[in-house]
Amino acid sequence: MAEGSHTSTSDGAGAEARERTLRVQGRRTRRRLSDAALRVFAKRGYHQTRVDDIVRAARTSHGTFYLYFANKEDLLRQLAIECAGAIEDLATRVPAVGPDADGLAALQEYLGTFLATYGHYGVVIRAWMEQQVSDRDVDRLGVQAFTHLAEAFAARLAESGAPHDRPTVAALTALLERTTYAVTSRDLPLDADAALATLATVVHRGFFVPASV
Amino acid sequence: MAEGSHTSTSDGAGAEARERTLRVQGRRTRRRLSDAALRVFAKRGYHQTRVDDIVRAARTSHGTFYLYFANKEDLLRQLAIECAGAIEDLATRVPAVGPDADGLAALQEYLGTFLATYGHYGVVIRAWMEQQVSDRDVDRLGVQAFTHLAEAFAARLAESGAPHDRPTVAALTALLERTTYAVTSRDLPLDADAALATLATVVHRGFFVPASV
Amino acid sequence: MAEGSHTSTSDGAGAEARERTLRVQGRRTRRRLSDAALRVFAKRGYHQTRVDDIVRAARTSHGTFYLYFANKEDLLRQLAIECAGAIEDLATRVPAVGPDADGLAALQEYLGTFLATYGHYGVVIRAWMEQQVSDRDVDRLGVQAFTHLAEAFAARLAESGAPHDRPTVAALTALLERTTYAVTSRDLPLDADAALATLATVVHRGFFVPASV
Amino acid sequence: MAEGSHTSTSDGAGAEARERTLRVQGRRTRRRLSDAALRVFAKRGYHQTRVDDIVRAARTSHGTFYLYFANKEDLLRQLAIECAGAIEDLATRVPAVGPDADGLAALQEYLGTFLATYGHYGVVIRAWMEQQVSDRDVDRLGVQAFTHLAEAFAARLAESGAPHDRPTVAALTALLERTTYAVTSRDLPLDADAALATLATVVHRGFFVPASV
DNA sequence: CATGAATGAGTGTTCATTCAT
DNA sequence: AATGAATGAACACTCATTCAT
Repeated sequence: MAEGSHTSTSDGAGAEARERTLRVQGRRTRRRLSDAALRVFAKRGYHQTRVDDIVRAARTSHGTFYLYFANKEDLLRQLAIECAGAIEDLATRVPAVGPDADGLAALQEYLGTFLATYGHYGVVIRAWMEQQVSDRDVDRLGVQAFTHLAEAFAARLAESGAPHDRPTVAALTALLERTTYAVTSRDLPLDADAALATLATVVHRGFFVPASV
Repeated sequence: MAEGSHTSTSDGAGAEARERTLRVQGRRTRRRLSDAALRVFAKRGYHQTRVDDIVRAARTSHGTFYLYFANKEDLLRQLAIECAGAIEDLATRVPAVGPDADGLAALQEYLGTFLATYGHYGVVIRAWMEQQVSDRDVDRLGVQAFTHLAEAFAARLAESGAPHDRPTVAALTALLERTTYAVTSRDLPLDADAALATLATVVHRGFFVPASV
Repeated sequence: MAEGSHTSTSDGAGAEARERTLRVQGRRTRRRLSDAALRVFAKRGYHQTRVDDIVRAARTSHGTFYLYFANKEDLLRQLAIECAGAIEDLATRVPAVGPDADGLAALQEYLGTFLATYGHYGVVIRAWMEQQVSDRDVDRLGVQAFTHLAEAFAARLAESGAPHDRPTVAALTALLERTTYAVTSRDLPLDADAALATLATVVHRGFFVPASV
Repeated sequence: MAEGSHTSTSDGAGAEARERTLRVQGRRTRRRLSDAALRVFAKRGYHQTRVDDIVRAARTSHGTFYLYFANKEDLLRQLAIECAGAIEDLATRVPAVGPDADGLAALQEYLGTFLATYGHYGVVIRAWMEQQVSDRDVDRLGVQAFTHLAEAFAARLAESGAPHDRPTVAALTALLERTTYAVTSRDLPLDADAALATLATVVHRGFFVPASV
């Protein structure tokens, strides 16, 4: 608060902002802000982003921002919750991947969604990894989501008769994450489609249908 | 935040601060500052770190800081140069990795150094990836170093008769990076030694001596 | 902090600002700020006063203010401590008041200091009464000081053979407080000297030498 | 704080809001707002109180508030007018206070109403003293009311054959005010009834029936 | 009459950087 | 070479007030 406070712990005004039940217009405005934030975060990075940047991108005012979010961190928290949902969704959709061309196609399509989602929520995910989201509960949500995703991969790998031990799955997810990062965060959009095709092939051959030596 | 104010790009006072030839005491003070910075960066992250934090950790004063560095970014730049050297060093040391226990041991020892180095310079590397180091030349140094490292891995993989195409090397380095990150940046010190042993085994089996299906 | 906090609870930076040991220049600057604050508070009232007002009155900068005080409330707290000291001082100086002209003179002189002190710290005292000073310990200091003052009055009244029960003392201090308030806070400086003389006479006759009916 | 922005002095929309003739529901809503304001003011103090606090306490909306009051200050002004009326009322009811038990009883009953009224309008009265009510006319109302009250006391003291010079009356009213303040504003509800009895006794003995020495 | 979303000027606070000693 | 006091631009956040519904 101006008058000697500007408090920003995760409660207080935060709760107030979160708990108010919104009508149509309110929900629309909040969406506009979230979306704008995601865009600006992606461009400038979370820490470099000013509330003013978000507000301008959303074509609204400072005051309006604080009508929906207690502060920048609260916004990140809300985005994180959204993101967790998206990841959980990804986890339920990992397709069965056969050793043939159909398997590759299925994989490629899935990885398309995967890349898109990861690209969309990239900053949030990184913020999570860098522990910027200080809310314990939300943190747990993230851990859960990523665990489920790993489990889903493991299950599909098992179905394919491929190695699916922890380290292998770790290597797979590491690869996916790093690729997404390379494709999305760098300005160099090194032909996302080509990258996708390559990635799909690599994962197909390297993880689902390991070539006999 | 004041982060953007008083910006002074790599020229001006920066040059002055860097080019001054230092005596023994001067060099010692600068080292103290660099070391402190690395420690604090690791704990808080680059952006969250205040010059004040560094100065306090180094038990010196604000004024002194600006005697050795043109500004916070200049410090990061100097650390990046150091880091590039360390990575280049790592690149020259990738050992030959045989399929037997000796190979595993050699690999494990190397990965130990690798983890240590990556752990030490973790923040700098991430800052690099997030394009915080705006100096073109220094950026190039980084790209070079990482390229050399990848080439060294590729060469050793080739020697072992293992797959060493770009994607495989990409997967390998992705795995190494992610593991280091997990081991060092998270507070969970999940027994670095055990992690090291596991990692070595995984890499040995998964990349250097792929099991025949 | 700018970066998403603006925390202002009574600890944290507050402690930092308070505990730093100051040199001559530092102490001088802090004094300049305290004095300026007291002046501006008196003119505008605590809540209406902006940090900017204080800073301008002290001919220094915003940043400097926060070098010495964690925030506006911390400043009030420090002034409160000072004020408590002044009141304690007043308590030790309540003179013996004889029934004659000398007694009146002694009383008048004392009330002069009393009015001056109360005038000086008026805002702080009122802030105390309105519970703006949220620090428990400092609050206690105030209660103590005022208690001591009341006890000192009671003792002198007793010496004079005048009634000195709690309510009488309460009436006496109430009268003093209200008068000070009237004399100092209102812009109407209804001739402070005359007011002082009247007050002294009233208190002398009404409390120390009650006329026989 | 935004406290000074959008100021609109007693004219303009203010007049509009005040002059509109209200129906039953309108009057009820306005009362709800006034009452809520008084309650919240008492708890937080005038300056700390946000329009939002009042509105929430009155279970209505921001928009509605500005339907009845031009702004926060206008609300205070309306309360002040109400309060002036109450004080005038108190002035007409100061009872004759005889030297016996009946006198004491009459006094005590009156002081009960007095305390209640002062407790109810405490914040308004203090706001008056601190010159927060900037409307000249309303200010005059206050001065008048308090003058009448003092005159009424003086008259009753005269009737009782007790001293009733200005300073004595000043001491009496000071005592009453301070006591009210102590009883009402402090959280310490030191048994209002007991306090009342004590106060009545003190005033009776000390002002109406001064003990012969 | 009533509502709650929107606004933005105003204010508190931070922190990179400079400078006198 | 070192210090720590000073600076002020940049930001986060608030809240009185307006307005479309």
